[in-house]
Amino acid sequence: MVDDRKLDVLRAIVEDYVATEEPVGSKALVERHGLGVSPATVRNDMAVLEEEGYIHQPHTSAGRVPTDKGYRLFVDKLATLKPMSAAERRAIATLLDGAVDLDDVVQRSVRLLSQLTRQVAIVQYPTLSRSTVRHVELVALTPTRLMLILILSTGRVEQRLVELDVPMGDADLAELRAAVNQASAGVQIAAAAAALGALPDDVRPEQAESTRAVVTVLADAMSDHRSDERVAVSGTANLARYGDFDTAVRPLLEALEEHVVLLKLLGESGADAVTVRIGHEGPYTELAATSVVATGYGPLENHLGSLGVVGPTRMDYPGSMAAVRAVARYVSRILDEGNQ
Amino acid sequence: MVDDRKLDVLRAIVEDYVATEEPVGSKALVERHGLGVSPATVRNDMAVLEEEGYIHQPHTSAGRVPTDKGYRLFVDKLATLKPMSAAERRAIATLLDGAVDLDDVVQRSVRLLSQLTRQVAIVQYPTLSRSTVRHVELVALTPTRLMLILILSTGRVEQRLVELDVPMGDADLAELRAAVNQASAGVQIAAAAAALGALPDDVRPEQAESTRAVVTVLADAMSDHRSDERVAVSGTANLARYGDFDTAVRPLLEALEEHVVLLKLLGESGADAVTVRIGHEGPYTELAATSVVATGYGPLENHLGSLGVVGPTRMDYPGSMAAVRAVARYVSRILDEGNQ
DNA sequence: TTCTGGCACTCGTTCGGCTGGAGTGCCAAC
DNA sequence: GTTGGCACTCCAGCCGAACGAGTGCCAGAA
Repeated sequence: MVDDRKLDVLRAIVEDYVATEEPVGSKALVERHGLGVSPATVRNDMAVLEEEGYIHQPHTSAGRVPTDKGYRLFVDKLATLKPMSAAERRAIATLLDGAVDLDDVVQRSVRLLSQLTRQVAIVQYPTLSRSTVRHVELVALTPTRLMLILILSTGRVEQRLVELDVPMGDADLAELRAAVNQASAGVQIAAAAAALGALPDDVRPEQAESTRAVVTVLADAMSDHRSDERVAVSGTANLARYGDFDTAVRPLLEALEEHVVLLKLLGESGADAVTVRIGHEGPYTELAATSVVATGYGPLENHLGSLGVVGPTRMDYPGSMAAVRAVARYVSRILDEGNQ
Repeated sequence: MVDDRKLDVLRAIVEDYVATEEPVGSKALVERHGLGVSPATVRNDMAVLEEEGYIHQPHTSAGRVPTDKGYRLFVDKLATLKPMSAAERRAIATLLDGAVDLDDVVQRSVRLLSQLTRQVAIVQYPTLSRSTVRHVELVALTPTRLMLILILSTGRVEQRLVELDVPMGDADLAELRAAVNQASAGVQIAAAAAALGALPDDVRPEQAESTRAVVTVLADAMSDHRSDERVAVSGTANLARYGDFDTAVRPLLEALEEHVVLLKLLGESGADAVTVRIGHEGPYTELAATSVVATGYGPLENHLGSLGVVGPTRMDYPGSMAAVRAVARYVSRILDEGNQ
């Protein structure tokens, strides 16, 4: 049976272990936290907690270390998010408000998050797939060479070059531009790509070929999900604080190189819930020693991407969760403003 | 006096030490390389090399380790670049040819370079300051809201939003677009920013205010050297191979977070020469244990940026130099093609 | 029933001393 | 100038003892 005091003991063990990185014993525990009972009592509680699988003893005469299951209970029942200090809130606001474009928002966020948590931070670039087309611009660099510029509702801009077989005059270009925007502006990109397909049939035959070329490239750019896989990473130097190089740091460093892996780690976090994945709960056995604290961002009904921090299971969960949530909220707000 | 055989001995020491990470003794040396002399002779040579400061003995009864000065001599006199294998050349070509835009070129390059050298690779994004304006596009999102799109010769695209106090009609917009392009197309961005300043005086008074707003933002975007400081980094996981965490890995990880530091490390490498900076030769005392192999890229007369690898002084210089040079050449060629 | 103090026990860590071996410097001989 | 021999140095690794933090259990108190 796990009563309130045992939970207190678990909380104390987690907090101490996170702070010191050393197994914590009964005596040190009652000294550092005012538990109001004797070490012997705590020992009894510890024996029960160990039996239940929440803590673990590296060897017979050592203190206790939380297990993944112990961290899980800690996070679910015990962790009250540390509120951000006023100074931290101000720092977040001023830093992110200074961003000039989308890339800048992402880069500032990831940096900020790693500094706040002193962990490795990851921010996924806003996904294209749920955004709508704001505008398509066609620029004639030469009569047979067009630059296509695709502006999306998230603020992302994609550009592509198209070579035409037949030169295109200004009037034709204006007509094509109007037609393309007519078909796609305000539409989600997947639908827009489809809608564009019908265009070449509606224009004069002599321009059909050029239109087809333009439409093909545009549709390609719209269904190009490369940027869905883009992530920004910051704070790798924070890994240096952790001992245990081979089991904890090296696999994580390797994972950080693989953006696909990172995206899977971030997972499909709900927009308003901070999810915590502890050690073996994650999809990669090599990362059994690392935890992920993540959440989605974007307007409530429209999940644009995820952000979070990764670190050893032995991490400051309340602090990380609070920081992740705070940054996600600010990012959502800023993206929403830029989009109104 | 340092004769040919002593240079051979130095070369052998460097090669063995790089391969094994352990001080190398006289006996192992003659066995592994066919030096054709006895260990005693090698010992005599080593004594001289040590006196001259090219190698160093960690303690009395240990083998020898090259000093920074030793590596320097090795690089200057002894290192013949390892030619890239045909397979490697092909890999470079196919990988980089598949890039769809500028960001993609940079990201593929940095990844490639880190894989080729198994080191940490750094690629600076092409600097804006030497590029010219290819085209400026103005898009009316609403009558009082313009999106400015600045297309540069390197393929970089910058976008900015401008709010107008007075609505602008299509005709006025076309006129402004023409005027802006007239003033800036083909001109280096610094000069273009200056040229734009005179524009508001030349338009009808009722549009002067809007023109001023547009011009201000454009000039700002042109003189915004943020992207000059952007770098891509890849291969940090390769650091895991090195022991010596505190002296070598940690400071480097920290430096990798600071892009300004990285740029200083890459330095102003000439476009056609691979420069090598060994240990203490660099500007940062904390990075005394790391070396940098870098070069510039871009068309011959026009240095666009630098790329290179960083790693411990104990690195494979010939291999790294060859890879850096090869990648820089391919990148230059690709940027040149996209620009013709 | 629950908590507490006491006590014997376990076991990892630390430290000193020892040894083996790799490597050196020097010297005499070739 | 090169070589083989030899005495010397000193690090790395191993072993055993002492140490101490921490435990489990038990009998007695609340």
